[in-house]
Amino acid sequence: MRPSIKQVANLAGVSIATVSRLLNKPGSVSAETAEKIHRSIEQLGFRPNFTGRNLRAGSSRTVGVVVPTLSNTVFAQCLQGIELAARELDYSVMFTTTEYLPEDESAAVELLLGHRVDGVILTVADAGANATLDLLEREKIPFVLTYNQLALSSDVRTDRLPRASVSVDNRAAACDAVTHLVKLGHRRIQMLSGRFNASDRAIQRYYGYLDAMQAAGLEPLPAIEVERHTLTAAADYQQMMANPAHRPTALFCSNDLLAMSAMRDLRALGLRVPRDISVMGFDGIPVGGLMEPVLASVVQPSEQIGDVALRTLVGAIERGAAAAAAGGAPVAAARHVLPHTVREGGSAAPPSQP
Amino acid sequence: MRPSIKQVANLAGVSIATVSRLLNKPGSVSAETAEKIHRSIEQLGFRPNFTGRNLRAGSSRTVGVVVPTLSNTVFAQCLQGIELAARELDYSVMFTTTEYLPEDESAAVELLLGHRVDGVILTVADAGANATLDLLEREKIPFVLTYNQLALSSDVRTDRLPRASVSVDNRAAACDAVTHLVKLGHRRIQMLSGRFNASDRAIQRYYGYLDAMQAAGLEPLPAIEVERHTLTAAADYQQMMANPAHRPTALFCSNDLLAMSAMRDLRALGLRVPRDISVMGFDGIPVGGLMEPVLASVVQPSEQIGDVALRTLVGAIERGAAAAAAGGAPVAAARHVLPHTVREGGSAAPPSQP
DNA sequence: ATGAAAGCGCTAACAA
DNA sequence: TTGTTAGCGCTTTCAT
Repeated sequence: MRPSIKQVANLAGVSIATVSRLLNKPGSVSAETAEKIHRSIEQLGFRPNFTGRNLRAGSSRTVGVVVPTLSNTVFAQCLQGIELAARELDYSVMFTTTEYLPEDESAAVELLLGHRVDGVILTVADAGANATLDLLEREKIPFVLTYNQLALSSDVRTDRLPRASVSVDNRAAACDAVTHLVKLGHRRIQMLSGRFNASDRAIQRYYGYLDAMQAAGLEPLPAIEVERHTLTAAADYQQMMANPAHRPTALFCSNDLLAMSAMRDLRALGLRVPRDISVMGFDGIPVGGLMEPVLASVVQPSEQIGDVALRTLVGAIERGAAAAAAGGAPVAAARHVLPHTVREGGSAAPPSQP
Repeated sequence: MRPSIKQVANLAGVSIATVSRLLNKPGSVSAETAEKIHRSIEQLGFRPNFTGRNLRAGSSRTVGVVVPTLSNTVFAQCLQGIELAARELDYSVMFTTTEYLPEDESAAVELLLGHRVDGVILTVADAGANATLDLLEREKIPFVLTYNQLALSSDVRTDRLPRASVSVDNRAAACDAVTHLVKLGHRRIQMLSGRFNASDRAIQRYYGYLDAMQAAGLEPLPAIEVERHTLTAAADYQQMMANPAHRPTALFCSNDLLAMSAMRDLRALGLRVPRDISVMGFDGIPVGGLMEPVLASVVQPSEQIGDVALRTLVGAIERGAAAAAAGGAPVAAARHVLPHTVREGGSAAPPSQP
């Protein structure tokens, strides 16, 4: 077993309380005892055991993070932002993945709660009706949603506090993207989307697509939902692409990975981007900017989303602790909507036959 | 405060020991008490507090992970592999980043040790001489290196146990990549590399480049080291590219992100890949396969690296615990070398002027 | 300025 | 099968 505060105290010839005090508020101990203790710490290679501290203090200075996957750069960047901010604020990060399985969300959170994390940052499939969030709320564990954007309509139950979230305005962002395509002269625009039941963002983005199409007086098409980046399996998609008469002049994809996969598939079909068809993505992942043509997309600031989420969460944790101490009431949560930008790129150009 | 084992015991009318027993080995408690206790647990919404358990047991079922960054897909995939395997084995993951700063490595590990993680998986700048690894060894905390590949020469000190690592054979893989370029007919091949002092892999890969060049009887060139993907800053690179007489016919890059950045820069200079110059990367990140031309690269199985690393680590942790119980000696660590494959791609083609 | 002692939630002897 | 009890490492009154 590693040296404990006790061994340090023994070696220094003081009580464990004094050692503890030195560790916490160094001002409250005399210079010479401090000196002695420091020497003992050095000599023993003592390192405070957070487990003991946490048990006693009832807080762990650790936050839990739950994201669907790390295979999508977007979430990796977000986690990166979280970690950087956490380190700055002296918090640690415990991390889990759900593989887009809603049923794994609660298990993930349960595990984190077992570790007594002080708060949780998560991206869930559907933030509207979500048992995991209800659990968190019931247990009064502060949490912040990332990417999930609470539809206002889901807050009709006014008995409930608004939930904290950090995201872009997915609907408006998608609308901007499609509007960009419209401005380029496209009239037949097809949306390709990840499964709606795995991502409420995808639904919001489809609404944005509808908004833009309607605003332009164009006929919206039903979205084609595809499994994670395997377009070859989508029969309706294949069919649509095979027939030049039905083929859209532009594709709007609910995320960049999908857009890039689509471009690959289009090439396999002998179609060229943007000459034969334009493609626009969503997310603005960095590699999109390295391609030729550059992938047109809506850029969301993923790392910043992580950063803001963490700071918001820590704010809530520390306010919560203060409130608990003061016997106060919980505080209203903030809905952060970060700005998005449209990245124009060579993959979206005017249609060849207007 | 959340309900503890004590409240459960009270409500069920049994002692806390019985509750604990039910939680740990359910067989050792009678069916009816089990029933009563389960009801109480349900009713109170009790969830065992790992902090208490860990403090008592001296182990946390948590592993620490330290990677340079999550901006590079390679590490994100690796972390993904770690998390998946950890979840399967019922371990949790605490995660940190070093931003490629060697001086942050020890701070990161210190923090993890404070949390009493049972073991650590890390990718360090230089595994050959690394104070952090020495610390881990001194503290007898099991650890596994990922991507870092221990040069055999660094193990001359036979008094020390070999360290555990999971990686591809970077040198051989780079050699294969360059050999591929040679076979295509290239004779003037330039290596572009990340900073050697931030990555011992980069050095190994340069050795691989030298091996291939020498084997082919070609004159190797000094590597051009560049800061993370900002080739525009590399004066020697700019100069070399400006002059067609000095320009290499192929570029071998120490990682895919660098290769993709290079391709973008080449386009900006008016050069076309692969017509004017071939480019080959290292890592085999998935997006490389979606580009046009497909990025030729050496594929390393990042997610599998994470998976193997975690399983190796857990093996060491549990063997270590068993050995400690039996008073045995530490076990020799394994050096896992996973297979790599060369991905041929349109970015590497025969030179136009042989 | 320092020490003594209680207790955070849990497990593991040891008793019964 | 069940209960009693000590104690993991630490913080925090309450004394001194």
